[in-house]
Amino acid sequence: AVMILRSRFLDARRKRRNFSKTATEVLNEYFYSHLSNPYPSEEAKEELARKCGISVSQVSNWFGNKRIRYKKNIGKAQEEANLYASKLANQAAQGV
Amino acid sequence: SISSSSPSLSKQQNPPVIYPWMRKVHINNPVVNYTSGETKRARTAYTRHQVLELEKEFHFSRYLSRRRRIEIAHELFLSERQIKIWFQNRRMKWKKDHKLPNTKSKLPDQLPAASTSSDSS
DNA sequence: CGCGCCATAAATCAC
DNA sequence: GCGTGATTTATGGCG
Repeated sequence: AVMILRSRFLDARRKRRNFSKTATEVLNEYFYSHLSNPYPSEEAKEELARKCGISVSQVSNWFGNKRIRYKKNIGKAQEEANLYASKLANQAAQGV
Repeated sequence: SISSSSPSLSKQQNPPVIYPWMRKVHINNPVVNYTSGETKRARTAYTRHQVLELEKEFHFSRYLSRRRRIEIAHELFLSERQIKIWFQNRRMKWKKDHKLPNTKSKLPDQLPAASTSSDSS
C-alpha cells in the first residue's frame, strides 16, 4: 500500500525544474521559425535536445505543451511571436 | 486609408495567421463550464482502485486476451476500449521507463573532435 | 478485420 | 494563483 502511494505521489514531476534560459530560447526560436508546422522530426528533436542539454522526451513534452498552450491563447502569444520573429530577422541580417 | 490607418504603431505587425495545426481537433463529448462559457473535452480520471487493478494485471502480463479484457472491463466499470487503450498507453510508458537514457548507439565511437578544449557555444 | 505501435491532443497534476 | 514540465486519458494513422 505504501508503494502505491509512493508511485502516485513521488513520481518524477515532483522534482520538476525549469529549463535553462538558453534552452528555452533555442526551443522558442525553432518553434516560431516553424510556426506553420511546429513538428520537429526525430532528427531535429535529437539536435534540439543536444543543444539544450535535455532529453528527446523532454523536447517532445515541450513542443506538445507549447503547441497546445499557443493555440489556446493565440493573441497572448503574439508578443512572444514578434519577439522571436525580430530576433530571427536580426540573425539573418547578420549572417549568423 | 486602405490598410494602414496610422503609421505611429511601430510595434505589431502580427498577421493573425491560423495554420491548420492550430485548429481544435478532439472535440468529443464536450463539457461546458457555465461560469466562463468555455467548452472543453471531458477526460475521465480513473479511480485509485481502477488504476491499482490495472497495474496488477499489467504486472501479471503486459498483453491482454480478449477474454480477460472483457472481464476486467466489467470488474472496473470501464469499456473494453478503455481497457485496451490503457494497456497500450501502459506499454508505451513501460518502454520509456525501460529504455536506457543513454541511447547513443548510433554515435561513432571516435569522433574527429580531437582537441579537449576550445568548444564553446 | 482487429490490434498494436506511435505521435500526438487535451486535460490535469505537482511543484 | 500562475507557469511550466510531466503525466494521464484518448484519438487517428499506419503496418
